[in-house]
Amino acid sequence: MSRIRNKKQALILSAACEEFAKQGYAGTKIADIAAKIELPKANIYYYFKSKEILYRHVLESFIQPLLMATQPFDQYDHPAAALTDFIKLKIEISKNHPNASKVFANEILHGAPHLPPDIIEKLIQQTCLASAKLQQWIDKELMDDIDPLHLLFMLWASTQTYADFSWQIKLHLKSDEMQAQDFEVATDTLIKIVLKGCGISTQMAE
Amino acid sequence: MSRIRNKKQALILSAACEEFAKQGYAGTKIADIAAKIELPKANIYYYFKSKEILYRHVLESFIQPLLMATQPFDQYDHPAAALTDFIKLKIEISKNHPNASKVFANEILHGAPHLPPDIIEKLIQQTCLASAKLQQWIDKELMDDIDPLHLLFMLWASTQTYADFSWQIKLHLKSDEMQAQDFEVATDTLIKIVLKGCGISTQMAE
DNA sequence: GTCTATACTAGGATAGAC
DNA sequence: GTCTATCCTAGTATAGAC
Repeated sequence: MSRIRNKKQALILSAACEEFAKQGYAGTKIADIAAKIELPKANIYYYFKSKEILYRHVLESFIQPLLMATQPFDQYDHPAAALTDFIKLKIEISKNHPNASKVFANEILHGAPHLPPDIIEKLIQQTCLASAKLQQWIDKELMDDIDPLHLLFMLWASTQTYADFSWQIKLHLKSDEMQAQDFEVATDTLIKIVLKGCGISTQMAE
Repeated sequence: MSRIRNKKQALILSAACEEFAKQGYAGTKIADIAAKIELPKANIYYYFKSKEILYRHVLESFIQPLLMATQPFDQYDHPAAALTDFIKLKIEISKNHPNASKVFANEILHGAPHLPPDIIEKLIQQTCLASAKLQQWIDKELMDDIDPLHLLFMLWASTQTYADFSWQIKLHLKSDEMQAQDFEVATDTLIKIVLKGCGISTQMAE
């Protein structure tokens, strides 16, 4: 297991991620990936047995960041801190992993045909924990009586949209690339609406 | 232009919409569409000159509902009524046109490679009108000073998610199909968060 | 350990039979 | 106006040369 092997695998994975994000699974050709990093097509098959396996690697590389994002729900005992950090983290992910996010979105959009069952299980668990925590806060009257799952759906959608539908975002912001400032405004706007909208006091001690 | 022709075209379009939604553009084979409606493969080519043209028809069939959804911004002079109706309309679209919505989402996800320029132009115009109206309401202090574009991004994302990422929604709601009641809860939750979150009074006359 | 040549199949599209 | 047979390109994958 040479260092060259690891390096080339990483290179292929990175190119594959970009291509799968741009074209989708079916739309991506191994030749496209090979061309992008100036490698012979057959070389890809030398490092990854099949297109399917290469795709799975790309897909799974996004799971860790995704699961990490729910940490604030464990970490904090107040919805203000938890939701603020969760939104920040999720928009950071959209900013830093736009391609992996698109690959994942594409996967979900088509009914998750390539997503391994153990990952699905983990996602369900994380969601249960987060929604249970929200329900606790509702019971303690730290926030309004909002359906926790639908709140989560809203948060996922509004944060991921900055990666997944960036074409549309850029179109309306009239810029070729989203700037750091755009992400800041997105984050601040969302935090503001969500906290106030859920009746969450930003004073930690009441 | 026989009635039979129109009927068959409609049948093909409907099957194509489902397939394109499920598999994406590249992932859909003409044979799949043909098989679904028990028509010989070549027959599809008799009614639609190419896969590309068939896809464009599916895509464009969704533009009208999409543009209609912004009507509340023209129709009402108060953000409470406009945003309430807008959210209702958008979630209705997710409920009634889940497949077309997915096809459109897929298109945007991949940078809109098949979306005709005149449609892009129309979408920009609608967005400008809606965000201008929001800005007016902000200036009149009918709502908080929220960035209008980012508010729109949030609204699009959180309403479309019920069509585009329905796999995920169903997974967490633990049901095979979303029920009418789920859409109602989604609508009510979102309206509640957005109106309160934007500081919009639900009393029309203040 | 890396690249070339090539096998094999799928799928878009068409020509022409009926 | 509808279906069959077929062409042809493109794309996954492999066997084997170097």
